[in-house]
Amino acid sequence: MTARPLRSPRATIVDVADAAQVSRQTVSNVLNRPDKVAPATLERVQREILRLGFTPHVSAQQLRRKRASAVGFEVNPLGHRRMGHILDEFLVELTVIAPQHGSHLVAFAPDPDDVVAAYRQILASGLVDGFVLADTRHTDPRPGWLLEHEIPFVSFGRVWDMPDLQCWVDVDGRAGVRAAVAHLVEAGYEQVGFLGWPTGSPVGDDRRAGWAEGLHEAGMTSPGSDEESSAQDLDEATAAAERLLGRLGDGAAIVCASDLLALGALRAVRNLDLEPGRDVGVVGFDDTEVAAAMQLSSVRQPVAKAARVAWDMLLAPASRQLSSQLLTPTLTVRRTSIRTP
Amino acid sequence: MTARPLRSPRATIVDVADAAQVSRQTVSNVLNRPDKVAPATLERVQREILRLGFTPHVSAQQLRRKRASAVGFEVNPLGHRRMGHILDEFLVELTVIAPQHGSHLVAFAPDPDDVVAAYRQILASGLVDGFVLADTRHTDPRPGWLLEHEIPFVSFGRVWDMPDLQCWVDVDGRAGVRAAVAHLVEAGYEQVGFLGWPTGSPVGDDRRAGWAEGLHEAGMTSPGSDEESSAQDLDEATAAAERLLGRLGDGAAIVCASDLLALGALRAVRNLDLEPGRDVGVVGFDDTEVAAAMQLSSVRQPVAKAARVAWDMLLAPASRQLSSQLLTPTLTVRRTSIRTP
DNA sequence: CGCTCCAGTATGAACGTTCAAATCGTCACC
DNA sequence: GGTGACGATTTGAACGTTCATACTGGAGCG
Repeated sequence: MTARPLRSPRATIVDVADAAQVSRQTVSNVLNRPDKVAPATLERVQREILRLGFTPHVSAQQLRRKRASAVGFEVNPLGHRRMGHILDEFLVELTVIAPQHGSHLVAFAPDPDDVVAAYRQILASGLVDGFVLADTRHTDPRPGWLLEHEIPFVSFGRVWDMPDLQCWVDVDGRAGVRAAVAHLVEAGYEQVGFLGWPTGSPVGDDRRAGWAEGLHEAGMTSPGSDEESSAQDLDEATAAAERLLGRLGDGAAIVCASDLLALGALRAVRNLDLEPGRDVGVVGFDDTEVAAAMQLSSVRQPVAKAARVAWDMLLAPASRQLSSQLLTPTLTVRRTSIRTP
Repeated sequence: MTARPLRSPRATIVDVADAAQVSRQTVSNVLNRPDKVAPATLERVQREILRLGFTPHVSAQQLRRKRASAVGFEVNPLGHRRMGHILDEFLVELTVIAPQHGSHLVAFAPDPDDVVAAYRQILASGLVDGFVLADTRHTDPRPGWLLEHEIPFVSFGRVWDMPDLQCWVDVDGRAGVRAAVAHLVEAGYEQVGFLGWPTGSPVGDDRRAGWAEGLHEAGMTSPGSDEESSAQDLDEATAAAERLLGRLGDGAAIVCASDLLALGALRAVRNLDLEPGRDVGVVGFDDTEVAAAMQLSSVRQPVAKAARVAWDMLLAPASRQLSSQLLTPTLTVRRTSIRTP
């Protein structure tokens, strides 16, 4: 016997109940509290569920349970530019893991003029019962609003405005850069410079701090002239890297706050007729496709892990709330940080 | 008076009805068939809706209407690698437009071993009533299954196995490459070679055909030695481009089937101590962030437009089904295709 | 006047599920 | 042999909405 076509009216819990000669509630129990059902009954009902291809109707469950078992995730066309691929990857990982928690992900795109309104709307409509935030900015209105209304949420990325908030996961960029420095020293480069963004951005300053710490741990001191900064722009980055290279000696390496900056560094290296890796070490940050394409060593954020942690925090009962977590990124080593030719 | 906190029990349609001294159904009509409601009543009810901050409960609507007003969109960790940023952008654009159609987007990630099962599951659960497919491959099981079960869907990307299927939107890569050739000729390059993927992939062959057509339209003939192919790998692409450049004369340009291949071409150009743009024209495909970073001219897919068309096709009644559409991409001109220094 | 017709509004039922409480039989215990 | 207690199962109600239908009062008309 073939499975019933999906066009025909879906099998409901009552159909299963009739077929298995039990009541609705028993079928419901088979699915939700199997321990409460006698083994023989359990087996019989499960067989009918399989035979009829029954799948519970989520809307009905949401309505009755007063809970959507879904979280909202904001996407917006600008996120791409700012965060590169990371957010998309994060969305995918959230989605992959969602079913393990009996949940699913609803994507939504707010009106830029009133971001909070979109959150209120989608929550009030009962489509979701919490949110995963990403790309939190300074003076971001969202965390405050969500807290005020006691709406469950987790942020991917520190909530910089609220230092003691315990509901974020982030990647320890500082540790990542520190590891990059250690790696470069280990690889034999004699100096390690830093190409970052202008001071003022929390993320950028964090990464810069990682570089300083890395130097310190390696027993190196910074002469102060081994650092440059540039906006997230290739030409500017190239120029900054050229200035930096002019001040660094032979056998130096550059750690960069982003892959784009690193790309500028690579250009600068080539402009001096040097070979990345062999002559000058370069490490980027984020391990974007650019990095893969250019054989650029880069610090990789553990996005899948971040997604897992986000779910765990979101589902942790308010009673024993988990504390925020800083995940350690890993270094993907490619040619640009290998000194032997 | 401040808005009632969201924690307190949501306002339901009955609350509004009581407040406005009408019945449930009238409130429902105000929202769904305002023309059927007396002006005075309409105004009064709308005021109460606003005052109470009432938002219909989507699950209840879905349950009663027997329709989810939502579409599923498959994401998976591999899509990134294969399609670059395009799919993520497409997802965002779909999400942005969804509310205009009273819909929303549900993301889901199938088990790679049984992709169709995920589609069946999410449909049977009533979470969605249709799908937007992307990244359709040869011998893709999804379109056949969806058709067989008469499940509404639209594909972003031709369904190559089913030539006369009328439910896809795609980008006319051929036209894009043709335009790139025309642009390069216009810019003064005297020969235009092609760096593509090995024959056999429908997308790649389509782009190659666009190149041939472009040459033809420009009144140029292909000597047969002005074409090379490489897998989607930087080193291989670089080598292929070097071979190609060796055969092309001065003042030549290369059109590439992807930005990665173009990146290889750029490297090859620089390896010959030539300057991209000034000495050799290079155009890529997809206008990825790599292209932007490298100042690489590239063919850009009209992703937002594709998303709009996808929605229109999905919502078109089966009676007057829309025919599949090929959208024309645009060329983003950057330095690598400008001949004057 | 009595009839239909209609716009506007109201009522009962239904969508598919789970919660809360009730029922039923069995078994242990004093 | 009555009394709980407990495990397994069933029953009624409810979640918030919309469909189908019924009602209401006034206008139009012969």
